[in-house]
Amino acid sequence: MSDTSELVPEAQAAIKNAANGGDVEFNSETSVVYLLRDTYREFTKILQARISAHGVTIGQWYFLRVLWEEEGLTQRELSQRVGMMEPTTVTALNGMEKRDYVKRVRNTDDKRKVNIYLTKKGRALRNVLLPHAIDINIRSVQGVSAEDVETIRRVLHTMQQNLDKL
Amino acid sequence: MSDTSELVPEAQAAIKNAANGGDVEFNSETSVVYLLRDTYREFTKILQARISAHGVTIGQWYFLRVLWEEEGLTQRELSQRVGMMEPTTVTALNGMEKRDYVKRVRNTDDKRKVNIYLTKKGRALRNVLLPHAIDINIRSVQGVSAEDVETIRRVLHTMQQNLDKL
DNA sequence: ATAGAATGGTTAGCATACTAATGAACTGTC
DNA sequence: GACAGTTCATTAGTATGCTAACCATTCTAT
Repeated sequence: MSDTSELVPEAQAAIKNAANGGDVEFNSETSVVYLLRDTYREFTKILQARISAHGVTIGQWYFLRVLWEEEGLTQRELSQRVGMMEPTTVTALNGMEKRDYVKRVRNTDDKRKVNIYLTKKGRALRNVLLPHAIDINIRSVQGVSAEDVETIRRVLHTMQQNLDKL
Repeated sequence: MSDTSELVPEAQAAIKNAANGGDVEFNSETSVVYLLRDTYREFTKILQARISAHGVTIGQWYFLRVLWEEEGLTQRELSQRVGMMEPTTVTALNGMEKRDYVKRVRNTDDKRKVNIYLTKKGRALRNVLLPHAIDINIRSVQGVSAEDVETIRRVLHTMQQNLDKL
């Protein structure tokens, strides 16, 4: 999309206003997205600091989260659950395999597929790491009413659906 | 922090419950953070697709946003405004300099400092790119009441303050 | 039965962002 | 005025995540 005529009326108005030598104005404080970004990044940074103390990187974390719920997924299934592209999954699994958190098992029925299982070591990380995620999650919404948390969840969901259309 | 005694009571309870062979439970749907992450990532992906059509990467975008508001900042000031570490700023500026969006001017009063100015080309990107940011921002909250947007902004701000303490 | 399409995983190469270490310039103190 | 510490920018090295291109295997249609 490079055609400005497809933009929302407010964006077109901004362009028109700027036509006579002025500038398009857009106050970043208006943007919810920058708040999302900063909050998410801050959260990640803190989680990363805690789990790295146990030898797990943030990249591996997302995969462990899924595998703790279900083992034996193929790499493609795992990628979809985690929300990452497949090459990202490959590198993450390489690291996790090297650290002995997971093992790859070639599927005998369909030799294209590889099923991923946790090792004892990888499984044991659950009870060590999850409490930290719980801790940070709970602390992050301290002083926020359950109602407001519900609103956030609902609105973010709507935003995702809106963005899906673009 | 690796000492579980510093965790929030709910997290400690989860550990205790799991002590007799069970597992710590934590439903990821409960977590607001995953919603933040997904929404932010989706937004970024769409913005990236649009601005790359004009030769600007998402990494450069954040710096342009700041420079459109104020030129002549040092790299350190720029880093702080954008919220990135200084080496990240260096690589971003290298790319932007190569593409002739900015120029580095060594400060004569203090030769350690480098002041960053936009070129005509970099300045001209403003009225081309900002409308897209406006467009996506507005579309993303379509169907969401102003009140709910206000709630989101307030809650995310509280969350940031909570996380700052950790 | 086999050619062609589809599927699953991997490799290569790039962009982004970080920490740690380095170098260059300035400031303050004795 | 010299040198110790600070400040600003950069380099080196690592981790994350992407797209595009590539194999190997399996399925499908003729």
